[in-house]
Amino acid sequence: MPSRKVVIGDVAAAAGVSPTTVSHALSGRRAVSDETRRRVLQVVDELGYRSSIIAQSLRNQQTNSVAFLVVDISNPYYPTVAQSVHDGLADEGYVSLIGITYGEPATEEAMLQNIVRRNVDGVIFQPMSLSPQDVRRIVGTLPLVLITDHEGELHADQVQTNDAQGIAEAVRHLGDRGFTDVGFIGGPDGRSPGTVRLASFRAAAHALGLTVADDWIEHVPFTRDGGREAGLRLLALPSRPRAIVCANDVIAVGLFDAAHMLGLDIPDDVAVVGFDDIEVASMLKPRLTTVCNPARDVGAACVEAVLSRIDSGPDAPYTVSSLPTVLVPREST
Amino acid sequence: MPSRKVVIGDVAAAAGVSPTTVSHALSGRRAVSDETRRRVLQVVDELGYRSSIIAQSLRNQQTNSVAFLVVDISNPYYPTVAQSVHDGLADEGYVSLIGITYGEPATEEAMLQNIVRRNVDGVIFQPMSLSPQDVRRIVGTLPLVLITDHEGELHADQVQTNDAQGIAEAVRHLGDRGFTDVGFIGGPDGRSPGTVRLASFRAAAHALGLTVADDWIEHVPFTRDGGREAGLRLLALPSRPRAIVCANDVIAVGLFDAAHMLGLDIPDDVAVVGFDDIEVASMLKPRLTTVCNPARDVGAACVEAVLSRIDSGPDAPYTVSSLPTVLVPREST
DNA sequence: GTGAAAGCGCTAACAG
DNA sequence: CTGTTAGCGCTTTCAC
Repeated sequence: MPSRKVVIGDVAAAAGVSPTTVSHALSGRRAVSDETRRRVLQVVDELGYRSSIIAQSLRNQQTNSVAFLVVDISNPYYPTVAQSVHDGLADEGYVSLIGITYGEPATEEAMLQNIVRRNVDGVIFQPMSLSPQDVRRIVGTLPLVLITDHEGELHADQVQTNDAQGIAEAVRHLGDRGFTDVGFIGGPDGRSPGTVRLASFRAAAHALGLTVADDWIEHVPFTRDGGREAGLRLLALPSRPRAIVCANDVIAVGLFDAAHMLGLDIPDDVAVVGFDDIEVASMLKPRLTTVCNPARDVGAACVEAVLSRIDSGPDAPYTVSSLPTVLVPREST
Repeated sequence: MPSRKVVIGDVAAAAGVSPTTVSHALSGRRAVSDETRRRVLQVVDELGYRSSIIAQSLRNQQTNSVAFLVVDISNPYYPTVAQSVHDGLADEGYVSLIGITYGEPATEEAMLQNIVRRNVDGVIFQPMSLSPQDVRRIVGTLPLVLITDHEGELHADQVQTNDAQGIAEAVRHLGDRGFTDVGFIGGPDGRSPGTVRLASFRAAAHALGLTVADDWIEHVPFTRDGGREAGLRLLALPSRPRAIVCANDVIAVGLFDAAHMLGLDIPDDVAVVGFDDIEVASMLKPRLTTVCNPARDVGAACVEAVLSRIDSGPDAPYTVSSLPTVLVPREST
């Protein structure tokens, strides 16, 4: 049982060289004679020496870690993004610090402060309550990638999806299939990304001359429960929409629940369109027509953005990468 | 635009005190006069000073971080565990380092080495390829919680679920409903947790005198594709089982796909039981009868185990917490 | 109640 | 090709 943790000095002593030489034998940043390297490596192995990344971080001012702060991972969309981020970072030798904010302003701020104090090399953050300015103020010049559809002056590199495009396609698809009365179940009022999706929906419906009664628009949390409750209200209306677009797939699942409870058939009594194309979409019966939100690509874009920002430094102009969304027609319409 | 990162010395200089006093004014570990504290706090605020957790970690030999290493998060079971772990750790002021190993021995080893070098305060690890001894050898005396049903000598605190219990209940349930011919779609051969679940299935079926033909047992990956392929083979058999137990819900989804492709009705042509009770289970049509695997409780148990190990030190006896699983009967049987 | 000095473990000048 | 020295930013003795 080795008593104390073995440090670089122990290796140096045992190999009869200086700590500097041990360091260089391991990092290769300075030439070391073959004989010396061999001896050092052997001692390292015998003693089971593992260099302290903490000490290296303090010295080098970089931690090889990136924080990934996300609103929620109970929605299956996010684990996919997280996985893609994790894998992309791991490939480049970075470790992922993950934080779930639940969209709480206090939590968002506290987690950002904490990860700044941890000297992470970069941050990938999906803001819900904090504005881009707020976030930038907190993280200073740290490489920062925001997952948001925020418009206006840029305060960070941004990754977003072109939701309007997919929604427009979905509405057109409904029109093509002869649905003229359409409703929408959106996220919490005034919050991204629900707002953009609702606005796109209204615009597309208007352009096609479809009917959207005022009480055919619902605002609920992005949850199955939310979808069910909104669905029960919408489907009980004396004059109800014949097709409903949901701001995400999880809401659509709730709407399926509601239709089932009311004995209504999908798509004969009411057609349903989702958003995200999470795995579940193709498990439902009927399979859910939905707009594919490319989770893996979003993750990859975030990684690319944060890594190139780490490379380029804080002065390069901010970039925004906007990923396409596309309709996946299935049997719920 | 503040040029350089502000450090404790800057605060000390501006407040006209020593770094020692600043440190104590902030940590409260030593008495500081009210007047001094007030001045220090004000300067901290003006300068936007944030102490470096990296430097503190090096000095204090603790990082307030815990690593969570898991096989895969594309199976929806794991995000739930991860969330529970994250929340539990965050409550106690710990940050989560998450790693996805994909069950690769090399990745498992590399990630463990890396997080040891990062001086995490504890590790929660779901081993797939490495044995508990191997893991213990790698992490030394670090607090370690293993998510595994491994039997035999303990090398770490362990969290496991009583899968046998739930499976037995499921088989009994099938017997009660009059199914006498039963099959099983399990995970990869010889790997946990598939092995335990299969063994429990065999034992329970045998005890009840149910028929289990040799070719009614399939070994596939824990994926939807795996379930579909096994399902297609099983359901095409000249003499096929009337009920099939799946080693997890994702496999069951694949089996649903297969039944659908073959025009077979669930449960009239074939009954299906899953394992885990992930959210999707109740979204399928018919809703899936399954064994509830308490993901949140597993996460909470891991957090509790790792925290109390951090408290108690390496010499306290290892604990194992075994969580119950229970059948959730729905319409697929 | 406060400060000076040492040191956590490592790497990069600088010097030979 | 190798070693000595200093210092990353912090906390904690030890001393007053």
